[in-house]
Amino acid sequence: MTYRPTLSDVAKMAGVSVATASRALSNPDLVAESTRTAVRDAANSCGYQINLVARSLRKQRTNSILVLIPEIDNQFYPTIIKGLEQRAHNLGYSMILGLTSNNLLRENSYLEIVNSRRADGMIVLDGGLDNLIERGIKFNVPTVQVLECLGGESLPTVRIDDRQVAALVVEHLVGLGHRRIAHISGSSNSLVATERIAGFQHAMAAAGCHVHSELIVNGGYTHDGGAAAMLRLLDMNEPPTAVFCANDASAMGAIRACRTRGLRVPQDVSIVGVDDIDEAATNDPPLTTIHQPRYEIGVMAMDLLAGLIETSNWKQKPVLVPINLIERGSTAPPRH
Amino acid sequence: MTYRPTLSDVAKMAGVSVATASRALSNPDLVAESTRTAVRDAANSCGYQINLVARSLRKQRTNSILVLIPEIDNQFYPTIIKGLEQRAHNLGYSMILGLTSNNLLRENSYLEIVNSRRADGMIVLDGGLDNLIERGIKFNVPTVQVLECLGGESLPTVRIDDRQVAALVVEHLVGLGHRRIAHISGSSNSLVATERIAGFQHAMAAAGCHVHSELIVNGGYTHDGGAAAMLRLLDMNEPPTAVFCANDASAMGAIRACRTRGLRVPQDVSIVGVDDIDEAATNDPPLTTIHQPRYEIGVMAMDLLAGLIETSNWKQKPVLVPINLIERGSTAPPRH
DNA sequence: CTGAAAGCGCTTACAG
DNA sequence: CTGAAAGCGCTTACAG
Repeated sequence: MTYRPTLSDVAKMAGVSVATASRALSNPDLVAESTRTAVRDAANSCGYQINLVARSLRKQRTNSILVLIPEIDNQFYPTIIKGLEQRAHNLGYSMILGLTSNNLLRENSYLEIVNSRRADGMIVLDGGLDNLIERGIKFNVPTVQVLECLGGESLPTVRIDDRQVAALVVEHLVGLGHRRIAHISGSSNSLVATERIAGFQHAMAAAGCHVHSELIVNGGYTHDGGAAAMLRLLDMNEPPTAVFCANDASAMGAIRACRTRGLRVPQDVSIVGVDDIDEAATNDPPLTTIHQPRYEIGVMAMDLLAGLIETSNWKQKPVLVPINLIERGSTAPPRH
Repeated sequence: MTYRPTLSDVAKMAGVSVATASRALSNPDLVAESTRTAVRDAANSCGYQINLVARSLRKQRTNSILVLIPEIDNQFYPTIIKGLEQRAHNLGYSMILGLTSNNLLRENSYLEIVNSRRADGMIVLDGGLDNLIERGIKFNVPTVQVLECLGGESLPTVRIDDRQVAALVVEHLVGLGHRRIAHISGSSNSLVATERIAGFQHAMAAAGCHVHSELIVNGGYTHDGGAAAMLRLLDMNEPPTAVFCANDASAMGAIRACRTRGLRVPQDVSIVGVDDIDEAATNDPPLTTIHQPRYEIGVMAMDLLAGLIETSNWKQKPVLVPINLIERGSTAPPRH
């Protein structure tokens, strides 16, 4: 470990005070050109690197932000993280990434980090964190919630309109001629899931289609859950001709289940997903789905948080990210 | 923004000095039981939270580490990140995540972070960073390189034996009866790719199989690159009966290419990948591949770095993570 | 344009 | 077991 020169060393070398050395390096306009170059030369010659921890203590700013997500080893979150990271980097922030696994202990210990001022704010994608959001408010750390928004309107929010998700899907399927449409929903403790259920019921009613309650089955957002839910739907006396799945993973599971029963997608059953993960396009058949612009969601969330940190106020309305339905090969008109 | 109590406030409330308050909270054994409880009560009653930035400045330790990866929105890195994060969290470190996109500007600006002592060390999964590794050494920041290791033996390393990868694959295919085996390699500027090529040639020679140079084609680690490479192989006068692909993505591309030529996998051509990403198991056909324990790689890298930060020395040998071949449905004996 | 001084909020030898 | 003091390495009013 070699000796690390400090600002005071640089100042001595350049023959100025530390105050002037600081200004020359961090606020060049404030000093004369000659001192500016003298200080810079001194800094370069000794390999000076600012100590950001010291600056942070003095300025009461860490320039880092905490991002809390439930899991990373799936197809959904990484692209959001990419958007978050790239925007953070462009804005001069570092991103501390915390994986919670929806685990209370982890959530709490990450909350302590942010409460201990190691980060200037946080972005929460982990909807399971009622308690966390509550505490986040309590300590007044700038916080943005994304997609799964249990904090409701009380917190700055970036999300999509989950009722519109359902509306777009129903519109597409009804447009193809389907009337008997089922919904494989997400986990019941998820706000997003209940919104999509409500949106589904509303859109079906608006289209004049009746929704038997047994046509809504929980698929838990997973491949296997979707497959199991699909089998239950196929076991009904009058199975649906089309299924709106709450995400792509459960939609792919549903397709697999259809195959095991000898049914073809889309000829015998139409299947729609939500998310538009990469696999949706390469799936066999390619999946008709709702596209969520995940990268942009990350970018917008980071922008919102950065603004919040600077100004500490926000226009009390959620940022709604636009979505659209992508028609691929898993939907078709019903058989006669 | 409400007022945040400091240690000095707590000390006043408890009627002790800040020194004693600090000890009571951070080093309880050093104070009398009565003062310990008095200080703790005071801290609780005013909602004291330590300022970690101040502690960091004093202790010259940030308890955070920088992780540099080239990309995150694929199937490979997220599970490694999960291993890194969970181990870091258990060891009391925060993980700053930097995505470089193999972009020199980004790499350099992240290097500045670590050089500015915002992190105690770094883990580099981005093999493109000759210059970065060089500078990392120069400033003597504890650094661990993972998988794509351009720093060679000069830096602490966690990786797999890429020659063994090739050996396992060749052994499997030769065992099935294949003699004319091709290799769809990775990007030519990747050390991992050249090691796998060398390992392939060596293993083939050891098995008494001749390798025409045109049987080694660059697939760039991508789905499309793998498909294009496969088409070139199939256009040969005497196409291979089996192909060792440098990763799963290019293997899946190769399978797709076979289909477009009306060839079945594994009946007409055997295909082997490397990585064992999630999709490998659900692919059609399920992919025979080399399993890399990505989660464990992350854990081991973080352990190595933490040890390095504590003791600043390491046993000069790379940590080689064990691998194994998983036989699935994309390989079979050659046709007669 | 520049410097002396205070201070960000902790921890840790050093004395007692 | 406890306190006074120094100090980690910066930045920023305040004077001049």
